Amino acid sequence: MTYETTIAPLDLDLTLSCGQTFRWHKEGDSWKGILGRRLIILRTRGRTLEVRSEPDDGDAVALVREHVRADDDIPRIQRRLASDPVLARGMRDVRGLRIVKTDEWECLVSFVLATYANIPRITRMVETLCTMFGDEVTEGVHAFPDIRRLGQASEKELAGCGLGYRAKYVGALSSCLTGGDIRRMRRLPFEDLRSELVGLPGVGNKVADCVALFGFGRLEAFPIDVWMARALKRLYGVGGTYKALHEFASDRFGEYAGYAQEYLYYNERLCGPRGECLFSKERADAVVRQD
DNA sequence: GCCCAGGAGTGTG
DNA sequence: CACACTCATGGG
Repeated sequence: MTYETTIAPLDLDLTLSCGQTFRWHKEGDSWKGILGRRLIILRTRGRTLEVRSEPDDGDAVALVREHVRADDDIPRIQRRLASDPVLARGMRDVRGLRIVKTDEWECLVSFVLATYANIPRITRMVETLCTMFGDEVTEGVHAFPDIRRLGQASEKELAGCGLGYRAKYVGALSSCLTGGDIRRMRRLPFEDLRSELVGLPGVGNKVADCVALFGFGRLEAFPIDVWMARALKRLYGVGGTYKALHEFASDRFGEYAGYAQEYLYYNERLCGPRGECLFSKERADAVVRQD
């Protein structure tokens, strides 16, 4: 059964391949990923989004709409961010890039694994965890293991997944958190959520902001990794500590800082560290520096 | 072989 | 609070 829905603007390539989430891959013109306990297959045909699910599930469309934040008012968000002259130049080219809403636990573990690793390796580590510990939802496809299941894994088993020094963090997280903790954290104000996340093993400022943004859906979060730090220096001439850069971004981008971050991150991955394009390659010579 | 990765923890000044 | 060092490892 193929279900249809409309989410606009939406660019699956931009949204699912830029390091927000690590379990989607493209096969031909379709994107395959796992949401909850379903294999989801997506394909864009004109303005309609085709959704298939294995096993077949009438709620698949709802899962997908939540995952790509279908209710976000992109024109409104872009109008707000267009008050920044740097972003304003090319935002039209990334209208279809949406912030993703992922499962909080999967997001937390994924970004703890993401510390000091590149995206291909993160993808591999996450996939290994799922294969080793996650329930099979359809042939050859495994769900992300829940807290309880991962908590049953021994240190040796985790270390055997090629996680390196991150294995002990995953083990510690699995044993110090419960599903109840996650549900409680959903209701916390942003700063409280952030400080509680920072207190978790393997979670510093950057991971906390990623989990707040992609897991808990807090659009005011602004994660700063090495790419973002480079982008902020290159495009705005600002540097310094995480705290200083974070304050700069919060003042400048406000309640939609997360979208600003994703636009800038995408641009940096595409064009940096020496490139200048903002945002399509054709505009490589059109950047206005702000210093 | 070399460089770097969507960093965090710990110790020190 | 700000820096220096360490942590394991694979992908490009």
